[in-house]
Amino acid sequence: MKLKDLSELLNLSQTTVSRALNGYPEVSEATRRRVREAAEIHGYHPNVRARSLATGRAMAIGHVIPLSSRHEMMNPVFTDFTAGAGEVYAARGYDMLLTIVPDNLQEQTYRELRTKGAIDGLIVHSPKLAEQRIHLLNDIGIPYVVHGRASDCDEPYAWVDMNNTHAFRRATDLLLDLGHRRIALVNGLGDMDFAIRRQAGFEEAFAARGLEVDPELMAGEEMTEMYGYDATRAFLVRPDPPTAFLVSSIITALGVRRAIGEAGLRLGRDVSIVTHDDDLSYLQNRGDVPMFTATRSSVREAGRHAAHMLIEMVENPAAGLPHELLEAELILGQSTGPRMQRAAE
Amino acid sequence: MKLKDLSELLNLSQTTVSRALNGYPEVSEATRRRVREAAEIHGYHPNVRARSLATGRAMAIGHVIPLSSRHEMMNPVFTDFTAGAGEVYAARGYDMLLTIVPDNLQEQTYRELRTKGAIDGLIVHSPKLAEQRIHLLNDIGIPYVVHGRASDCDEPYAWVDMNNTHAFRRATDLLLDLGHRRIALVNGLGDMDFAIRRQAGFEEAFAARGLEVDPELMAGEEMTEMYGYDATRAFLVRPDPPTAFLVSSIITALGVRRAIGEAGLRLGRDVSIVTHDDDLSYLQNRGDVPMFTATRSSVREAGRHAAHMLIEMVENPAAGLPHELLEAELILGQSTGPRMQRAAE
DNA sequence: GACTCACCCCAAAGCGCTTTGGACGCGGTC
DNA sequence: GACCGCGTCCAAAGCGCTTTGGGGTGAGTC
Repeated sequence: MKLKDLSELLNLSQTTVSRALNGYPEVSEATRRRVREAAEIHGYHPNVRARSLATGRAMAIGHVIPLSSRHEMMNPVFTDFTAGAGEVYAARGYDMLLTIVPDNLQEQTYRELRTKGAIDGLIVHSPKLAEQRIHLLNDIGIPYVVHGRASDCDEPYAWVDMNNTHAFRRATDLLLDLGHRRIALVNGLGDMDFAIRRQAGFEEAFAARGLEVDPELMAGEEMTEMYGYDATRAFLVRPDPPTAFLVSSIITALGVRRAIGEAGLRLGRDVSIVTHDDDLSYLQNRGDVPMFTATRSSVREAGRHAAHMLIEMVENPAAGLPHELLEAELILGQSTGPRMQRAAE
Repeated sequence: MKLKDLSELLNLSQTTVSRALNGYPEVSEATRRRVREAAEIHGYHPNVRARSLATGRAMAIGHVIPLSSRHEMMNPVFTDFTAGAGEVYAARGYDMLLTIVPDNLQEQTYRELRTKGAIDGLIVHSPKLAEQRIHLLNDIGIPYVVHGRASDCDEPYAWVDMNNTHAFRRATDLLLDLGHRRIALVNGLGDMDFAIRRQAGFEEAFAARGLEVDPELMAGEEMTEMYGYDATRAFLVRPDPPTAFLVSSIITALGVRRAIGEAGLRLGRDVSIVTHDDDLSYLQNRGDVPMFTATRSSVREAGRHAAHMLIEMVENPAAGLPHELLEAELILGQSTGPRMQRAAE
């Protein structure tokens, strides 16, 4: 069933049918109703390719997932973010185009996406410190929203980010208030922008009390469970082991907890953990007293925000570049307690 | 830069340029080279919408993610599956269209996807026991591959699945061999096809030894960490608690482990766990001796298989409906050991 | 009754590509 | 020398939609 068939069926021109369905005022309400009903009955949906060829709009948003050959990891955070964004796209009539790209083909992929005309805008995931993609995309000239920020980039761009520095400042303050001084930072990969900001918040809290962080107690890696486990084991065998852990992902925190348990230490008594919690649907840190004390910020909600922003930019290109900084809640759970004096002390 | 521009630049017709780029034999090698070079230099890429309007092929594959309003969960398994499929799509020049759909709009969405002409084929996720989508899609007449199977469906369809029954039969046998008799099954949602097959494997192993399963020791829910924790706590306070747990997801297994730890039981000594392991990149169960004894089957690999299959079906519709049954490996880890005699016994 | 003005509707162009159905020139065959 | 076949190339139609620029009809105005 195509437009032509439907118009012939109704004894109307294609113009009128098209206008009726798209809500143009040049058509009487009676006709519009008649057309709408017929379209409904015959299950007519305009061919999106023909439509977007005619309008110049793709009605699709691209998500480009960088897949580093070193890691080959599909970020779970991305999953929830996408789900949030997907809801918004669906509600506003956009499709979501997912592209998984090896690191080395990034530039080519972005340029192609543009010239191929497959999308109206895109989301940039996992920005690094100095993010070349921003420059590239400004050059290409396509609307985009960055999930996160790029500290070392002075070009303008739209973004949605969580206040990483502040969240980790507060989390560190909590641990310091509890008397902890040897705090390990189990962070994400060192070149990721969020990891840098979190470390900054961590250091800020120490500095504000005239304390110094021990660089030996900071680790940065892809945030897997295994990494949390391995890093924690390494920390615990040190001569002066940490009494608290500040962790960048709840998945990694599970690994930290495992290593702590295996070492015979009791969580929340002998050792404390504060973790960041993206509120992933399959790893909810909830309950009367949540498992982990955490800085919580729903990444799914961030996805919704980013999608709204981007669609707004696409439909109204004249407006400026929006930003949005989301704050994390500090949730008190079972994994923290005052620093215990060691038997040896 | 569009075809017309490029052809004028080269003093050739659009026909010739198009043919040169698409490898048709009617054009001389010299011209083809000239065209290819010019296209490269000027970064020409054909507009995909125009092309697919002309060819009738969308060059895109759809993934429809059902989002039940009850749960609002974005399956982590899906993430890795998608990554695997995405690799293949990219390599074969297809785009991936992701649609997140509330349960109640499924049918409408599938039909629209078809008539809108946005995709050439699609992947069906998370089939249930009696899967109406198969009937629907056969009716619509669009190529698709199911990730999993639908036991109660006698219509033909293409699928990629893991041998759930066999994997859980083997896992159960292992636990029975170790002397366990009170084994809890911490399964996925009861109406999911994979959960039914896993339970069948579980029961088969018991039946083969003339033993009976205790229906009180079987749970079925969305496979979150929290669920594993809650279910296990409930099992452990029973008068005759299980000595082993067979779990359907490594995420849930983490919750099971947590509850066991909190109860003061030692994993692999007092209590055993065998879990299914989809080999998720962020939750790898590896190392010299993996954390969990597990039935492992890479869901990412399944994604690759499904994508290949589907593209084959799209490009060669005459061929039959392919199937593929992947076997899981049984990995021996730290979480299993022989059944301990209780002090009370 | 002629004129204006809404109001509804239509024919046709155009979006950027592929593909059909030739056209043209050149060497080889009888 | 007429004919054929082959290798190269081209003009134009068509994919299904939106949108421009009218065109007809009837009510309202003087």
